[in-house]
Amino acid sequence: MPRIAPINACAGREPHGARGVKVAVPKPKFKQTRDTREAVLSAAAKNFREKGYAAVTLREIAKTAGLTTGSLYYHFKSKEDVVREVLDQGHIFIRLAVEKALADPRVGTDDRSRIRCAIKTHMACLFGDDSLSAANIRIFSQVPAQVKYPTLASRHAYEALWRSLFQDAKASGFLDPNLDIEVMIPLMLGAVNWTLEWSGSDDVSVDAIVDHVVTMLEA
Amino acid sequence: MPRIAPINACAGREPHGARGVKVAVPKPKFKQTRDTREAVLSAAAKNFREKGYAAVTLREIAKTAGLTTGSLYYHFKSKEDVVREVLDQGHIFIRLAVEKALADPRVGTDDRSRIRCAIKTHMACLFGDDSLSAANIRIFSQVPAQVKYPTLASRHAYEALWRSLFQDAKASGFLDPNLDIEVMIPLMLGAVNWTLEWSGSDDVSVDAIVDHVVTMLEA
DNA sequence: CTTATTGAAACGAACGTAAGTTATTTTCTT
DNA sequence: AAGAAAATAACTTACGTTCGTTTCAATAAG
Repeated sequence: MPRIAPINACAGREPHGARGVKVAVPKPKFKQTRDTREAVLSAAAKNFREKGYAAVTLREIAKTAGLTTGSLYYHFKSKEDVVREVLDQGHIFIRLAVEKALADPRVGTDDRSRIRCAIKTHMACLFGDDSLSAANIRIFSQVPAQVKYPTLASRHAYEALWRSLFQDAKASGFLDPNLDIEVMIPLMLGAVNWTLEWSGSDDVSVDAIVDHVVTMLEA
Repeated sequence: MPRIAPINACAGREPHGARGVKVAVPKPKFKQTRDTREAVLSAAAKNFREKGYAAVTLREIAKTAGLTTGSLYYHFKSKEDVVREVLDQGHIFIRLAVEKALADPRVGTDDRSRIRCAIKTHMACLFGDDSLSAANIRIFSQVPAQVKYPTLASRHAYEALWRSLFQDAKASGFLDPNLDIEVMIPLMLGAVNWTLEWSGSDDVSVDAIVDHVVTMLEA
């Protein structure tokens, strides 16, 4: 697993639900239906990212989030309901992160810089403190069909973002004009996403990975 | 999911347990302990490949293989025992396939041809009739630690094979000498392995994928 | 008091697993 | 060569556990 990049890579970003530890100093009860919900989602994402979908029990999620299974059912009506929201939030988060990063004026206007920025931001989401994005990438294919279907729209929007990037890069000659964008994009994203499966080898930094991917893309 | 390549890609290969369909026209009972074992492994691999590890039940495996759960326990002593053998066979199979393909005299001696052959054979295993290799790649990270540990030796042997290929290619200038082989190999294999997660888009052939990967690797 | 939130307990279903039984094949004895 | 004995292969049934889920009483806030 690669070292976690110093977040704020490329264009500044803070993790989605940047809530602190929930040690409860006095007893900040109530009016926290929002916080509890997010704590559950974060706990679920953390577990899903590590173990996959089916292997994670609601008892584990509840325990990680600091409540009991019964309480969890006050906020969500089923396990499917939990994973549905993890999937939604995770993918929307990563797409918005990349869009925002690309919109940052500090990013160069050349295709190499823009693609590098997008890849780096994508990876920063995967290895950031929040597990939502990583969980989405990791468990998408393990999830019941009725859960993954509604999220396809968001995925298509994300693919469109990359398609636009790659089309520009192809026009400018940064990418080999003989190669098919519809093949290159999933291959490239696959290479990046598969880093989630790397084990051991902590000595490869996210930056090094990004560099290698960009160089390999370059014509 | 890419189209299944016309098997026998690169160097000839037949799927591991090439047993026919088990429709049972008369009633071919008994006399098949070896066949049953392999049928169970094949059924397990098929299910694991599609659904992951934890989501597959022994009842499903037994049903796919055409026997009952109790009978399954005559051949294997636990679910872990089943997945252990799927993992073992799957990975050994893919490594031997690539080694054999590279040893074929019809493969060119230049680094481009050899790397292309290795990638194509790897992918042919992933999308071949037998699911053992695909299951291995897909569920490795979902499996209990005590199962995945003993298989690491085989994985290292496979990595060594690729390291050797890439070192030669780097020496001859086919690969960019500035890039780190220890990063490129997992990235490349990740890109290839992730094709298992592709859904829809049947219109991309394995050959096209191999071509794109090779071209991207080329300096 | 009312509403929102939690925790304890328990439900039925499905899980991995095991034991015991039946059916087929092989081996051994004569 | 025939038939009994042993071994093999598969099925039936069910145990104990754990899962997702539900119920409901207890507690805290407005």
